[in-house]
Amino acid sequence: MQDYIKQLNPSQAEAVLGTEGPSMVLAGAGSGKTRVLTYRIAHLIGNGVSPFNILALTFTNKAAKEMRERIEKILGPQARNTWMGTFHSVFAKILRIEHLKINFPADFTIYDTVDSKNLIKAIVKELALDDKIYKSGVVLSRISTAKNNLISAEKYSNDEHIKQEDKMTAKPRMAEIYTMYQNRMLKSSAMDFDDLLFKTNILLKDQPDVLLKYQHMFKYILVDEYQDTNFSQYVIVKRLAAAHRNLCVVGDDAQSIYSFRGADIGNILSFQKDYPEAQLYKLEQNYRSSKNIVNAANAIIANNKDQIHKTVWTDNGDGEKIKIIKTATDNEEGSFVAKSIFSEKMNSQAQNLEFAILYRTNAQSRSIEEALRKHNIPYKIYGGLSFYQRKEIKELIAYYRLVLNPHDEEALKRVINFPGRGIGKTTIDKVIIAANNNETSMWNIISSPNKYPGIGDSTQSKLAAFVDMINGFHKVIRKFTAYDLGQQIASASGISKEYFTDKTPEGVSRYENIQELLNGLKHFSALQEDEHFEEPTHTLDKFMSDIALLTDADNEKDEDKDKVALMTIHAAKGLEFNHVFIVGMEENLFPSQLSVHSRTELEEERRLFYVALTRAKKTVHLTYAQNRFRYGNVVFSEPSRFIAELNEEYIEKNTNKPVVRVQASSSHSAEFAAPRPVIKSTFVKLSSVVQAKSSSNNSADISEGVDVEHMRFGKGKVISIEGNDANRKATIDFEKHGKKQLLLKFAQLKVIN
DNA sequence: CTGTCCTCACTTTTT
DNA sequence: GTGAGGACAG
Repeated sequence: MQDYIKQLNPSQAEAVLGTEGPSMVLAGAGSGKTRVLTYRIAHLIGNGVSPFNILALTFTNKAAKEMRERIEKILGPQARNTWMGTFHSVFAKILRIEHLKINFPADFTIYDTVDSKNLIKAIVKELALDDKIYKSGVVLSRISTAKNNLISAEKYSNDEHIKQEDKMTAKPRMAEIYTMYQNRMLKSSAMDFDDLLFKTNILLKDQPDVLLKYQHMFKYILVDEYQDTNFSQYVIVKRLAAAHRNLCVVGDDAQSIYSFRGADIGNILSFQKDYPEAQLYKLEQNYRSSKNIVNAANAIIANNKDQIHKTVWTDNGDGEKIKIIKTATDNEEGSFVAKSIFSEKMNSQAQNLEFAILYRTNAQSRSIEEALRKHNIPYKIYGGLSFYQRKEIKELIAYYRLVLNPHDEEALKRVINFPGRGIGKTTIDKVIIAANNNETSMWNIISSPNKYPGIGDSTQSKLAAFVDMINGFHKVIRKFTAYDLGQQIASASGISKEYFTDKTPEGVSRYENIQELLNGLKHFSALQEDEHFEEPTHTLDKFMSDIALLTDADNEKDEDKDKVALMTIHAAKGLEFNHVFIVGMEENLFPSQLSVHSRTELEEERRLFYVALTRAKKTVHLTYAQNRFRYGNVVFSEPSRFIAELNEEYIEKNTNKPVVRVQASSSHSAEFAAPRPVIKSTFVKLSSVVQAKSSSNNSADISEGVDVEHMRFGKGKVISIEGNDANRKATIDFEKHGKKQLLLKFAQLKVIN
């Protein structure tokens, strides 16, 4: 039983064994944090604590799943009974159990961000406000911030300070929108992500018996990634832990990268103030990365002011230096990465899954993907548009949501006329107005439209047919398995047919996605315990109960295993790879241009870079492109300031051969801002062609005041020239296209007299 | 009420 | 380059 303790270093062992009372584990990157968490839980259960009395909270489903699997490996199936999951999923579960106490039906809908934004758009429109000022995203994040700080709509409306703030940002009617938003959510029996936490707080605050019940239940509470908790989560944890005080939080302030969504690094910084008797454990030995990587990462994070002191070190070898590669364009950056992966695979028999390509924004994946495809390197993109966010999936899911909860307004609006059934905008607007006037849901209006004036007879019968269909399914939710019912809904609604008849490649793919969702339902339904034949156990409501909280990362398939991973740095947190490429190391991209004006935001970007570096076990490549496609045209960029922050002794600058060779091919696209270069048959041939071309225009002739002609922009005059050699850049005022900046080495300019 | 064309905003990160 | 949403005609 005590075996596993031997697998731990002294500070890890202490952190595992100190189970009683509050404790904080500060875990440097790669220091075996997950190991400590899982062993701690295993240790608790091993010493007689019931799994039902343990609550372990994480931020992603993936982290929860991984922890569960690791505990199961140590202890066997009894580990399954631990309360383990994301904040959102655990408390959604509790809210469904306690729904009567908060006046919600048990099968309330969870709105995702898109639903929330749509609702806000609708409200802004109804209030006849300017949607350029009250942008849905901005309004939602304002509401979200309020909720995460436990400020209700009522409190918000009565707060003078907030009122002033909203006046300053020219949004004096924010409070009104917030209030209407909550009313509509209530009428729709819906909650957004923040509500799940907010309502949990209300529940625990206003219902002492409920609080007592869960305090008693959760004798031991563990929180992973504590540095990423927001105020709302912080208070929930504090309340639940108040009785037993067996609270263990694990985190690393240097890896706090979610302050933009309300995470408060202060929660971890002030833990010892909240729990003066708290034990502090520091895990400082890094087992993951080479010395070069660990030291470089330390040097980076040392530039930040806000941090808890901690010395991460490693026994591992020096390893290779961090390589820094400059390329001319983003396409070339992609080729460089693909070629490096290819040659590394050749040289060291590395598998695809040992590589990760990390970037700041999802939009950067394109050029990388293209290059990987060209080199036949299998890859998988993590994040981005998730399966559940695809149009066709959202539509089918909306039908399911509506069947479970007909008051779900966003679901109703999405499908009431899809596939088309002649219920148009005019009718929908009338229904919305009637619903608002009568303080009720849209569903209640269309259920008896004859009570409300202005809706014609033929429309009424169309509405009745729709209502009957949904009602019909609603009555039999628990009579069929999720698959049987889901299948019937897909065909009766016309969704299946709609996409089946669409034979465009897009339509075919949408149809396949529908089938995939139905397959998921089938798998789910197959879990049916066959001893009880009479009643299906795996019904649609069960399937749907947490689908809004799922993301793609949660159901990885086997065939995706040996693939190069492409993801944002945020998505890479908690993962590790032998070889890491961090691409787009450019000013205004990483750090993001939105962050460079404030110190705290810049520090968060720096922590993000720290996270990226520390994902690597063996090698790190940093690449940056001088020209990059953004918003459809080429922009010039400077290398990221973070590169300059890297200590010389850990790095190796490298503008090596592959770079020069590729330059020619990408210069092609860079200048014409036209379709990406089609992949060519013979690489060498093309580059020689382009080089020949560029040598024919003698850029040395170009100087200030000279008239020039450009293939695409036509005639113009050179205003100024800056930079030298390969980086000479000219500002040219074109007759038809105005001023443009062009790199002379790419621009094919002809001097005219 | 439906379909098409055009404009424009988008690119921070996620439960 | 892309996708969503609005304007307008049929």
